[in-house]
Amino acid sequence: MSKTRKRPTIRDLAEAAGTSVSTVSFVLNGTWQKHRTNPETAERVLALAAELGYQANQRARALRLGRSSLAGMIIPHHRNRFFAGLVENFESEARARGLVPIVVSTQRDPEIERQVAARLVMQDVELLVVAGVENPSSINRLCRNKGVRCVNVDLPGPDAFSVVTDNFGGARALTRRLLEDLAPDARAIFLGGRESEYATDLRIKGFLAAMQEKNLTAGDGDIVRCGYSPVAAHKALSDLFETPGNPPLAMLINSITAFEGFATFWRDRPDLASNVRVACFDWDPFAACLPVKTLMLRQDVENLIKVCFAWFDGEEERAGEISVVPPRLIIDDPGPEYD
Amino acid sequence: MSKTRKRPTIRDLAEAAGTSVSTVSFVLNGTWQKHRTNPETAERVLALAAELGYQANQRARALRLGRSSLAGMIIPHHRNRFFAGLVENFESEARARGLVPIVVSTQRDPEIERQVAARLVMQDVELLVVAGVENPSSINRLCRNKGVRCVNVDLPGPDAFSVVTDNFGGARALTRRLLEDLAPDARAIFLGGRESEYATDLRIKGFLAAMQEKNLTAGDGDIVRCGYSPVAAHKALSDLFETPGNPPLAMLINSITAFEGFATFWRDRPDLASNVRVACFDWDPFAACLPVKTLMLRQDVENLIKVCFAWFDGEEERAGEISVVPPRLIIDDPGPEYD
DNA sequence: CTGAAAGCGCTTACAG
DNA sequence: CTGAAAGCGCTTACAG
Repeated sequence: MSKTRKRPTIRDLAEAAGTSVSTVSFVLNGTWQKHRTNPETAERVLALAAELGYQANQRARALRLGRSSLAGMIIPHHRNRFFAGLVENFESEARARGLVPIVVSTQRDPEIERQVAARLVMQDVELLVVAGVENPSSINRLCRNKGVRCVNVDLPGPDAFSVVTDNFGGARALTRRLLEDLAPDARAIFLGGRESEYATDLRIKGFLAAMQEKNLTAGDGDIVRCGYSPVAAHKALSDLFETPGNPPLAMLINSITAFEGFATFWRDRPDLASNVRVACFDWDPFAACLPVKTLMLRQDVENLIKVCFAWFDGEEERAGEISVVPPRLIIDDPGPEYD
Repeated sequence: MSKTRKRPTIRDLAEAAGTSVSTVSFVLNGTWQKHRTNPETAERVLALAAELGYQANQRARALRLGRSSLAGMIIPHHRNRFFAGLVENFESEARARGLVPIVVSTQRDPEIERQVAARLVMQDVELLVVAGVENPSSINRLCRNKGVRCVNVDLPGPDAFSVVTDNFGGARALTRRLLEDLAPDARAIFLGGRESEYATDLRIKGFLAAMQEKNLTAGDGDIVRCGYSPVAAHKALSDLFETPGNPPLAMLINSITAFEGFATFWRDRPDLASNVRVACFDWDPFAACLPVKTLMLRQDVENLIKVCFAWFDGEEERAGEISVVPPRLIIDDPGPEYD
């Protein structure tokens, strides 16, 4: 068992086939017809390549050709269906173009974001999709300096093309449904997200717009930007519901992670949480099974990624432009069939 | 705005610094002391590198050095916490070693598995972690031929080192708890997984061992290998509970995706499903919030990956060896704090 | 202390 | 129709 026997190179093939490196290269790249190579030679080379299990060294090829065949993606983490969906679609689109997908997560740590972006750029990825980072602009600019094509998902900036979910429209549609049969003076709140965040800001605007339509106004403390963590959301809910007074009867929850906080709160205090109507700007199959009236929204990950690659396939820069993709409301969707 | 200006090379640096390519290389690699380079020169080079934003071309470096700085991982998909956890730990261990992580999913499609493995090998990944494929051996052998170090997760084979969860022990522990207060003649079933699958087989053995301890036996139709899809599990449950006779009072569910089928069944037919006790060989935060008495098990993704890298760091082959990592039972675990 | 040179494995313009 | 040669951007043994 010759362990780790050295891989055959193009030179080995040439020697074995009794021809030149150039000719082998032509054959392997399918350009031999153009070079009027003897078909017999071509056949011999191909057979030998198969026999020896020849695989071209991608780094040598990339070095010579000046491209890497790598496509990078940056996400905060893998723990929810939104990012999982983005990743899976990214992978398949990249593969369809002969690119190897490299997906890295940052845990929303700006330091890791920086480091990871630099590393992907060092690898000369031919495309970088950026989703859910602190500040896309610094990454966008890094890419521009190094000649890497970069696109932002759901987080626009002036320095790159961006594709976003219709956050305003989605939140408004969710809120409309949420308020449909509610008493006219019922309290409704918005929960989750951080200060001055693009998507959150728009979702709040959509929430308020739908409130407006019903002549409702959001009071102090009705917009609860408690962050994304389940624990923080749980705590915010404890505060809201355990304080005597006017508990909310409806809420729009800003993300599936914040919704997780609601789920644990509901489990712990069904007495307090069972009467509230809930809508969530995201979808999860288990969350959809909780016995609380929950309206969910599924971002259209497939189209989000499709638009990224359409931009990539076209050669235009379009920095600062934003392409908006509508999300879908989930009422009782069984979800796709999979393993 | 000079778009895509060519990146500076080591030669550019050498010219700008008025020194040779060799010296620049020494300086950049921190080996200049060893070569007794003039400290002033070193400083000049470093300053220039920073100023020009020099980044070494990783492909050239890799070609010369014969290594890629890439670490690959193959998983079926990203849609549950088990794989998400494996991925996140893989990424951070890889990063800690200066490797760029490349994670690709296959949707459990053998054709994609083959293609993806071949591509990673072509990229000369220095390590390949294989989790949840149809047949690891063909990938293991491919890697061995090409000199790529390859390790299997939860799916052992004779052709590589493997690290697995204690499937037998975990299933037995879950089943023991499941049966604790159950009537002596109650029916308990096992749900999910496929025929002749390593992990499933062991979990069934664990299930049966715990049954044995209580002098219970599993009858025909009590081991339901309906696959992993939520829809299939849902259907299997319909058949089980809607058939008149002896509905199960307890079940061990083989994976979180099959559990998803239980969740939807429970939502649709709470009358039938609410009395059953459930344990699941996997964990999900929302699933843990369902108002059904559910006992969950969390595989120790952190240690699973740690063992992979420990093997990688050591240089031994250890083909065919199996390292067993115990899982943890989740009774009421809030999970880690995160965004 | 410094630099010229070989070579990693490819691709392709160029000369025959 | 075929092959020798240059060159992609690095690293490092070697000669001075």
